Amino acid sequence: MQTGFAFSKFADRLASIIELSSDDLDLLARMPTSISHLGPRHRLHKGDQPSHCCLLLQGYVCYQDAESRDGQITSIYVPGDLPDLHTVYDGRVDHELLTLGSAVVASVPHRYFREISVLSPSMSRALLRLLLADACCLRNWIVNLGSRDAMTRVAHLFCEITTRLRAVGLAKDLRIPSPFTQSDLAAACGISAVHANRIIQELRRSNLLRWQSKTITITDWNGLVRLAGFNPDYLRLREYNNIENIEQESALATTIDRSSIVDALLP
Amino acid sequence: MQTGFAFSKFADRLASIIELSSDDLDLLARMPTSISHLGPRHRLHKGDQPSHCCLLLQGYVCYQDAESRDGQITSIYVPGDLPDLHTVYDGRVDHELLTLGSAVVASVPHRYFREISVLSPSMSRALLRLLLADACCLRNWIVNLGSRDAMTRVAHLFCEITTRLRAVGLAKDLRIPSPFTQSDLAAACGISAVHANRIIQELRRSNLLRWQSKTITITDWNGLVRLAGFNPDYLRLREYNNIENIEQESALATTIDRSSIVDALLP
DNA sequence: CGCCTATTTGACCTTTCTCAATAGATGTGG
DNA sequence: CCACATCTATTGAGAAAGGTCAAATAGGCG
Repeated sequence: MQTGFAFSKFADRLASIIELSSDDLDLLARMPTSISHLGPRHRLHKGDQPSHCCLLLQGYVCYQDAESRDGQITSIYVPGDLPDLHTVYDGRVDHELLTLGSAVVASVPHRYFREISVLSPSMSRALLRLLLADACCLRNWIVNLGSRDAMTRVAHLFCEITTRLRAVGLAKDLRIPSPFTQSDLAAACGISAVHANRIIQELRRSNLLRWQSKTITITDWNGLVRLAGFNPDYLRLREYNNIENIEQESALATTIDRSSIVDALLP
Repeated sequence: MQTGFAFSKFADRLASIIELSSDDLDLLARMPTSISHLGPRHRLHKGDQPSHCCLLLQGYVCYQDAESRDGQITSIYVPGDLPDLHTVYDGRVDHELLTLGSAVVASVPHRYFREISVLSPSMSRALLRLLLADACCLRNWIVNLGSRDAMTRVAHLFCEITTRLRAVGLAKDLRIPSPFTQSDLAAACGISAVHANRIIQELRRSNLLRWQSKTITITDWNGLVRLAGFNPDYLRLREYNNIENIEQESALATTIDRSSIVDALLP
């Protein structure tokens, strides 16, 4: 599992939901890939029957519904994700897959996934699990849009992205790259861009996070989790051990906040 | 494909998304089932590792998130659907599956689905398609909640349910059984029950539908489709031929309304 | 008939949207 | 390196959609 190879991030992702054997890793290492560096808002799947999947290596991509008002974003993917795995089994695509900020993706032929499914029952299961985990995220996002207010929606999205990044070894210090515009955020959360702006300001004022120079720094993880009512079970990760107790490694104002909370709880 | 057998509605559903061979039908006919008649708000999956799937034969079931405020409903299923097929591959369940109104379901052992997947590649593909179609619905529901207002959300839900019922041979006359309470509708659409009530009144006033004695009668299908911006592609149905031109078979006030619209368009 | 639940209504309040203007950033060609 | 064009973020004010609470009404059912 060396870094630097396309399959490696994917292996991390698979390993985050199921156990991989060394045979599985061997299969993954033989993945044929063609790497592209893409600019912001680059549209993958130029409208036709796809014959390849997009494996995200760096950055973010999202599905966006072009039809809807303000282009609702239905899901956001992080490195290691294979957003369009479903196209291997169902050629139809009704939403646009596009980059948020610049991204690095590997193009992997459908054929490869068909072959490893035949060669290895455990890989076949793993791919299915990937599809199912995706569906769980969608279901959870419905809950988010349907039952939370703007503030908690945004907080929940940040919790989700952070957790998913950490599951593939990124954002260890609770700093996540954020090439998102506030309009992107708004499109994901089903709110207006102006309102998104105001929400972010409030999250900042509450000392939950910072967002500057294309980086979001979560300065109070526990606070954010509590605000969002975030429970990562739906991500289907094998281990995330105590989401509430992720070390707040960065030495920020938060430390003070948290100790004062603890103080408040003492007799 | 006689009616009266549990597998029959399921065969209809599968046939609505892929072509079935007679071998496939034979396999389906051997489905081991145990039928139950359930009352309203009956909770399936009593909390444990499920070993059986729930095949819906009559009525409606839904997934509802118990955690969220007002219990967000994330999907609604119609006869022929197999809402928890995913539990065959991933034991975890984080939402409650419950009946909306009374329903008839068949319990089918997971084992059966594993066996037919091994015996028939085409059945294996069919089940996968079912899972993927479900995901498409979820994605579309995100668009609905995220980008439409209350009125169009409700209209869209009615369009979806009607279309899915018609795909398995029901609601031919645009009358759909509606054991839903207005609170159920509200929970599905992410709005308050009071607002749901007002929306329904407005749909009635607009002569788009009637809702009385547990039956919804769509009196202006084209109007409803237009209002909702409903495009059934995401349902992945093989044939629904001209959604805009479904015959308005019932002789209702609508006919007058529509002709008056046409009149209004004449010079 | 009476109870229980679901629907309906009204009044008032909160959240969020829209529009419009300003300020800041980023990037490009000269 | 500057001036301009463009995109993004921020702010304010007023409007609309939807929420909440509470009471009244209507159905369904034992």
